[in-house]
Amino acid sequence: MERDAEPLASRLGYLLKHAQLKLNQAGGRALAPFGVDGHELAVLVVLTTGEPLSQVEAARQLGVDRTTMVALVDGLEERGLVERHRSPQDRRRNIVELTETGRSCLRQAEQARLEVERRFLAPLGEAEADRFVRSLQTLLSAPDAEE
Amino acid sequence: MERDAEPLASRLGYLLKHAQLKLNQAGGRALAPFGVDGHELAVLVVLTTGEPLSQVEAARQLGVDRTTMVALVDGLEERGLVERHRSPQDRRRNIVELTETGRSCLRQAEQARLEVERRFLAPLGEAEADRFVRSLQTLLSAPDAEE
DNA sequence: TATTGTTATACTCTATAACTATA
DNA sequence: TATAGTTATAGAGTATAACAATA
Repeated sequence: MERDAEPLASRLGYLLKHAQLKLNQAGGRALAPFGVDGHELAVLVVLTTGEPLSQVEAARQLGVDRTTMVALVDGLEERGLVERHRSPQDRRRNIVELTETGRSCLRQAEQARLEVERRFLAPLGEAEADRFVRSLQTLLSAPDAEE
Repeated sequence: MERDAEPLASRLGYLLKHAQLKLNQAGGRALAPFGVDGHELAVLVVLTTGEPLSQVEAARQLGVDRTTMVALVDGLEERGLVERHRSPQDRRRNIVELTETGRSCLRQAEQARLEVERRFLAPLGEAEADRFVRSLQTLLSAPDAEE
């Protein structure tokens, strides 16, 4: 699917969409050997930072619905990367924890992701790449414009 | 759907995805009065820059499939924004052209889009916003990394 | 044979509604 | 009553395959 697209190169929506597409394609190729995609890798990350999390808590951190989290955890559990444990304190909650396989996968896949990002940003040079990432963080932390 | 997401703020994929989401939401609100969304507006734009285009040509410029373009043009035609004309030179091709209504819609919606982008980038300040957009263009024009 | 537009179909991603169990 | 997990379902959005008309 070729693109040609001169009149679109100045449109922010187009630029963001295709930047994301390009990064996702590179990320997909790089993560494939580890059997996870970027979304699943993000799940593993939030599960290992801080307190053990239930499915709803992990879902909230990732900004997805809890029903979406069910399918995500299903997939990760089938591949032996995570395990569900009923919380003894509140038997409604499923605490999701990484297995040793999951931790090993996380370490390797995270390294691959870092390398993909580094290569993706390489055309900017180091200083400009830093500035670019900080700009994205600034844009996301700004409150939504109303009116 | 709340987000919490400290450990994700350093991930480029997360940042790009949510920047795009945020811009799309603002864009959706701003374009709603004109009865088009960002994708349809992009179609109108490519149809009015340069030569009159057939459906495949417009599709190629936007990076979508020609079957996707059928549905897009269907919607725009139903609302009286574009018209299909069989090309006399090559009767397989549908030349798609804007109606007067379509041109008026395009003018107004493009102004709204510019305003949305300006407001979205405002937290960066003018110089940094320019740099940010140029960085995106640089990233997209770079060849895909292989290996 | 190849291309354009079209339709039917399928696939991915995600959300909503309703159910069960627990609190 | 409210919450966590689950299931079934539905809705975007987009692609693939097959077909008719045309080149």
